[in-house]
Amino acid sequence: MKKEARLHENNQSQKLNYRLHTKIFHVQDYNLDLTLDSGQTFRWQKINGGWEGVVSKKWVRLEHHPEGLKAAVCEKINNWTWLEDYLQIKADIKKIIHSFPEDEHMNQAIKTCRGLRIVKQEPWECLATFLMSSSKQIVQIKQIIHNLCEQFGEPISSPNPALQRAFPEPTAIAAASETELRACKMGFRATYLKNTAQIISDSKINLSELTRLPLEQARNNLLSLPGVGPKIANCVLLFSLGFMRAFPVDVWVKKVLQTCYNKPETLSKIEIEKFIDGYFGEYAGYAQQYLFHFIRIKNNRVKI
DNA sequence: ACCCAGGCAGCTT
DNA sequence: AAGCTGCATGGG
Repeated sequence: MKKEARLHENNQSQKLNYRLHTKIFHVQDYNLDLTLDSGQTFRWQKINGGWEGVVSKKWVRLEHHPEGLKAAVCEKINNWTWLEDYLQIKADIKKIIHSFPEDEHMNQAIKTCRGLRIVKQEPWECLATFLMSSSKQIVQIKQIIHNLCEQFGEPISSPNPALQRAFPEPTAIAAASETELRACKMGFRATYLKNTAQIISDSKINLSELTRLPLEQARNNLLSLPGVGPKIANCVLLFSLGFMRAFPVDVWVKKVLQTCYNKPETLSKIEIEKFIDGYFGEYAGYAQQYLFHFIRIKNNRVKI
């Protein structure tokens, strides 16, 4: 398309008065603040008491509602499964929390984080995002992801000027030069992102198909990607592929394991894994997210 | 000025 | 199997 026509189109869309289409999801124990700002996703923005983000290439606004959640998008939707699935509306949160071990730290985390859910992200976005996360603070990850979307994402219709683009496709990232990627402030992570994007766009690994594999096999597939180690692999397994036992251990969770569960640094990785698997149960990764967010609140890294 | 951040890879011990 | 280091960049 000619550049001018495109510019014209963008200017038009900025001025358009979007007609919103809404949907009520009937759900209890769902806290948007805790869920969308707990370090599992990095694009949601709190605006006028609601949260705005992009799911399945669609701008979405979420608000609390007496009966649950109210969602608004700016195109007509007949089937809302994509969003219901993303938000994990049908997840049985009572059952999940009931599966957590009973100890004082877990109990405090449950009390503090009531309504915190793990959403089901799109696998490529989740993988690319956590490739950016290594040795970065959450505010910075958000900034990098924003830059990346602005640079390489396809335009979408959206009333939010800061959410005008979808998350970039693997092909778009693979086609970018390392210099262009570094311009998004991702530093040395650029090579990892580019090379992983190449592998994904070559269909050498199909991320959605990993869902059907046993946990260990799915994890090994992820570990074969450049820049993906145990922590990032577990994040992708937990936050996008539905493996609720996957237990990401970052510096914060390490702190929890040491100070709350008396697991000294000297303990071998295998011993730690054995403890985690035996202690936290079927939804270990979910429990991890509660502990992660809880300790960060306690350390004043997150306001409540 | 200094240390650290939702780590990983490659090398050394 | 564990320990050390470089890697970019920005917050506190």
